[in-house]
Amino acid sequence: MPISPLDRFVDATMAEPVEAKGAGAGARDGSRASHKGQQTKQAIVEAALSLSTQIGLEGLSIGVLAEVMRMSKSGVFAHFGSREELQISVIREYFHRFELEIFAPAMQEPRGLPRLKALFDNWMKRVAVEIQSGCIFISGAVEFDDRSGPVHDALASSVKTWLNAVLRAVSQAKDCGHLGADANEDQVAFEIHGLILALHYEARFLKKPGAIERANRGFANILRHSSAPAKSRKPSLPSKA
Amino acid sequence: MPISPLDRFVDATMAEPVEAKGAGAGARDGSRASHKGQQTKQAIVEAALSLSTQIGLEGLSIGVLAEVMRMSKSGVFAHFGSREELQISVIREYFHRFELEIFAPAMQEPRGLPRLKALFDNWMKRVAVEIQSGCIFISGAVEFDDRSGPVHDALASSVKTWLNAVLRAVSQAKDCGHLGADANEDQVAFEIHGLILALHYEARFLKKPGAIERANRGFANILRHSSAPAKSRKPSLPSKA
DNA sequence: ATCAAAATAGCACGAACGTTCGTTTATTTA
DNA sequence: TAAATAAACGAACGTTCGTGCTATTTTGAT
Repeated sequence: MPISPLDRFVDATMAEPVEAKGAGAGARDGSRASHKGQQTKQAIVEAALSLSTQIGLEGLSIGVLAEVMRMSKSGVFAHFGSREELQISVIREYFHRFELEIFAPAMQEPRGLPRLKALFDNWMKRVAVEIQSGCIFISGAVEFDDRSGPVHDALASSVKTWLNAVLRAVSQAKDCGHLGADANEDQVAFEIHGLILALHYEARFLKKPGAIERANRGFANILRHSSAPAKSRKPSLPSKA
Repeated sequence: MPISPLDRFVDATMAEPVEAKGAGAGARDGSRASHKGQQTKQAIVEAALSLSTQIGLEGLSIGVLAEVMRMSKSGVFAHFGSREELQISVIREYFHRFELEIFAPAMQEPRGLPRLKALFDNWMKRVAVEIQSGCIFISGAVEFDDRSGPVHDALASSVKTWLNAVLRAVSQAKDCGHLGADANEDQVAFEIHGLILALHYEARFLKKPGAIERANRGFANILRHSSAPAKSRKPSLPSKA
């Protein structure tokens, strides 16, 4: 089980790797040993992810998944050995996309505020799409918050890795002097997370307009009032609007 | 269908009352016509609410509910006529408790900042409990965010009423001069909502310690930097904290 | 005590669920 | 091309689900 760049970024101090006890997703690309099964499995996982974001990991059923894939139930089932292993595969795929679409591009930016902003912007772009499609890090948290087992663990592990990456980006911004020395990293990360959750809630469930703007403005608010050390010197931040 | 104090507070401008087409929960107390059926029905709803907060409205099944109540499935079923009507009854009960435990006590406080603070404090107290038990306004939002029907409508209606009450409390605080004249009510309400959601997420799902303190601190942050911009357009950063 | 009405129980149904099994069809290897 | 292996199928199992019927019990008023 290779460690992803995102895992490495959060320093592995907190990493509790979820061992893949199942038949394990081997090489993601079918570069070697293209036994065709691998590529149908990948196609199944993608379809399952698409279904899961809409109706949740618990709502995902092998029957309708087989229907979508135009395969038999048993044919789909055989690739995973259990429903739980299917769900875990979906979680891993989702995490992988998070890494590709949000984390990786942000790492191109210089550490500190630019990287933190890029991280948030990319996240927002993703959530803007998920207003229609859904997010399994949010729906899954609700579905598995009082259930234990390997699916819960895989989900919690992925989420923790991601949130720790955000936390680390905040810490670096503080170390770079882009945030005030008295800024509380955990607090900043918490409030950012809250903005994303409120956006998802108000836009997706309540269909209330303007939520994206409010989330962006909230992020600006957080940066503004945690970048100014009260007494000593005010960085003449542009106080636009 | 009597209008609740909470409904009245948000001014009914936005109110889209959900009509009770079913056999309708009549008098909540068995003061009149205590046909015993009413009180078992109430007991069933309470048990259903307890189950729903833990496993969600969708996870709620008549079978296990009957088991908990030591009744037959059909006996339980007969009180509601359908599963959806049962779910709606649960939502109404939950809303009612929200009103009693959070809204009503806060209305005792003078309007403006004291009332807003009381509203948030009571809300926090409730969420602190729900870290263990769960919250159907949050889990339900995930379960019904892309589904339509009477259950979705009842849930959305209840949530909107509550969030509008928060919004109105913010507006009143602004009108009283307790918040800056340039404060954006929607923005403040949005950020408050985010704090609650992040608290629920990090405490209930991730079991991360310190979330309650972060939510409280976040609320203080919001109040602080939207309270006294006073005269000039550029905030002079009161730094009184 | 009586009796109608209300409340609950009992039973069965059709559908969907995850899973197992034996078989058949495709694909890879020798 | 023949043998070996992988992949997909189809049918069935045992549960659980919500819901519709029909009895039976319990209740509240006379």
